[in-house]
Amino acid sequence: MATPKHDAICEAALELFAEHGVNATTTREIAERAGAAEGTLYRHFQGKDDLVRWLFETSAEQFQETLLASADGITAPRARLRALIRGVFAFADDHPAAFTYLLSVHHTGILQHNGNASPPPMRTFVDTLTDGIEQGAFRDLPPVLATGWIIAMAQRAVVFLRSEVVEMAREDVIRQTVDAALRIVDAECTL
Amino acid sequence: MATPKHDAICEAALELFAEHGVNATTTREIAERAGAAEGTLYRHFQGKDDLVRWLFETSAEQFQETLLASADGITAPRARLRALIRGVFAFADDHPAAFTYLLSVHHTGILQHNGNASPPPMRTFVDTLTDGIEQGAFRDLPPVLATGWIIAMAQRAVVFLRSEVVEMAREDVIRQTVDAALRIVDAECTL
Amino acid sequence: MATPKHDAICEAALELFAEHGVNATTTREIAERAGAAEGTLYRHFQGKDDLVRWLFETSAEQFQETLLASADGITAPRARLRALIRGVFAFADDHPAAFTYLLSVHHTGILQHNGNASPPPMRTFVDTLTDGIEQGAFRDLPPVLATGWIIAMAQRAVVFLRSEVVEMAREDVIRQTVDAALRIVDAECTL
Amino acid sequence: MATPKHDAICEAALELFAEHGVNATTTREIAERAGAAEGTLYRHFQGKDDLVRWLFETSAEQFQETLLASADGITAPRARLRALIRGVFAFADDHPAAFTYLLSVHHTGILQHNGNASPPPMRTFVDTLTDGIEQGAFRDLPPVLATGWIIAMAQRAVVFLRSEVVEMAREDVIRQTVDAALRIVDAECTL
DNA sequence: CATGAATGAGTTTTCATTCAT
DNA sequence: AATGAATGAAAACTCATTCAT
Repeated sequence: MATPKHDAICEAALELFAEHGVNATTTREIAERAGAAEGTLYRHFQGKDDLVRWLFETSAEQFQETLLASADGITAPRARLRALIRGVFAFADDHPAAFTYLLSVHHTGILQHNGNASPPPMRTFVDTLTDGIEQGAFRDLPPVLATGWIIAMAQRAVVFLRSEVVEMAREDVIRQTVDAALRIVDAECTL
Repeated sequence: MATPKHDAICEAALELFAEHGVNATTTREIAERAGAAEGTLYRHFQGKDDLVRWLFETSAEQFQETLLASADGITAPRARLRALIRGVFAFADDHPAAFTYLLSVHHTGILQHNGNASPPPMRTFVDTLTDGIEQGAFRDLPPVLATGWIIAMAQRAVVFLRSEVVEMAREDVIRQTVDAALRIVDAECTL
Repeated sequence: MATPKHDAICEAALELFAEHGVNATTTREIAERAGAAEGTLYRHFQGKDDLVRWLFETSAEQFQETLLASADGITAPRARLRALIRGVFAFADDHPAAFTYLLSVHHTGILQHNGNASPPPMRTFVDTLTDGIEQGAFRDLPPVLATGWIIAMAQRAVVFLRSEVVEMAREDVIRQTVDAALRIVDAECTL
Repeated sequence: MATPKHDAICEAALELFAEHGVNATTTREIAERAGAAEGTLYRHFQGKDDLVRWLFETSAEQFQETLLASADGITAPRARLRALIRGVFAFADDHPAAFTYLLSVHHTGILQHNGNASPPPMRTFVDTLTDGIEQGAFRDLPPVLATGWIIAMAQRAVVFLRSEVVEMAREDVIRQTVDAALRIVDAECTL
């Protein structure tokens, strides 16, 4: 399963999918960048769709792992939420292609989510928010909706960082984003 | 320029692009749904890419118009920001296909934005935020970053509404989203 | 038959056919250059093929007229042949597009010559050569073959003149070509 | 690069291009005659244009080789020129499709010659003529112009032979053409 | 006579996938 | 496992011609 060619193909595909999108990437390009023959892809995956799915699942797992590692041992809702948001930035940093790919694929109809179930990364946020609400740390907001807001904010912040239009320290962007998210949900925060 | 077939093609293309994405939509499908011949598309547009671009620009203009109409005459930063956010929901309601298309295309690499300039809809938010910051109504945040957060939140809220996973009144989702955005930027909101 | 649009279309088509070839010229381009609508072409000609044929015949007639005018009243074979060759250059000068078109079409299979009969311009040369041979002014050569040689030489000389690769006076090129042709056929010319 | 299908496609294309012209030949026809799938053409060439160009260059090289083989070892200008002209006929005989194709493409605008540089076959004639002029064997003519005349004459003679309108022995036509060309350039040929 | 939007058959081109080596 | 030539179905695109105005 973990052949040199296998990994080369995955890496090449992930980069190209992130750069140009899934549909705009040809199997030939993948093979070329991977230094493999066109047919080799089919030794490791049923086809392009299978590769797309596999990369999505793998990336989602990595995302989830990064999140959990980020918030490991932190149980207080506020601190845990802060840690999770920082986890999003950490993942974007460690796996840039996977991060971008995860976003772009989400918008494509390629992957019919296994039912309507939220993917694990979202669940992790939802659970933390639910806990915080129950404990009175967070306001009474629909956890799924609030999770959507926060992840979307973090994604935009990453795009903002990458675009380099504005000169702003990475840590500043992260802190601002974390603070903003907390203001949305924190029960102590009054408007 | 504004022929019946022209409009039919635009409408059909916008719907299909929103439903299945640009790449997954064929010129044949567009023509079929528009009740036109495939060649007709090429009398009005240089090709599929040209159509994609044209629809993007047109949709962006409509978006901008809706925003401006929403906030027309409102100058107080807080009220104006609330109105603009409601404008996003109004646009998603009035032009569902255009709204979805605008999102999906944004993530595709198809459109190389004219430089790095922000599109007009973003500018409108940025200007309002900048005003609010200067007047002390909003806290001192990078306006471009904050705009990104807020638009992303609203988009997610629309997706949330459409997904119908959770039963929640439309107006509630909108109000919650508007409030959440205000908490992010309002100077009075203390944490 | 001779409407302003008619003439504009003919002129535009002749130029474009000469510039890019018949197949590479679209009816739309013709209409555009002629300042007419696409459909107008079909008021005057059955279709593109008809236009091609008509232009060929008209150009061939003009060619023939120029040749006859050039050699008018000259009966001595040598002088008449010289005059006819000069006529080729005169035609190329007066009707550049028609000249080029006549050549290019000849190589295309578009026009199935009416049988194998030589077109009038060739006949004129053939007759002059035949006369000259009978009168002993020219060597005993197959007149059709010799005509082919001479016309081909003149055509190349025109191309040579137009290419402007080498700087050479127009009259010099013509004189050289005429002399060279005479050396081929003249009975007095010994090798 | 030299796959069976590759060669089959080249051969089929060359024949069809010679028979009906480049524009009148479809990729489907080429594939069909070559016994290949249409897509295979695009594994070996970027597109139809690329194929056209490649065949032109290849044919021009073959032409050049035939000419050089014909005149190999012959240095005396008169004898060498005779040999070169016979080389034209030899090429037309050995590679009929390539010969016809070379002519037809030349008149099409498809191939923008690499600058205004003369192709190798012309150069070979030009050099021989230049030598002959310097040695006093040939009269003082512009070598490029004279080359144009001679090649054009030979081409016409080949067309003449192929048309079979007139019954004339192949060798007679060749000898006559060679003699005619010599009369044009030979210094001894007085008029 | 003139127009030009509309047509649709035909053409070129793409690309995921297969298979003999 | 790996290769890469070959495939063919489907896609984008062209353009001579028609026809309602």
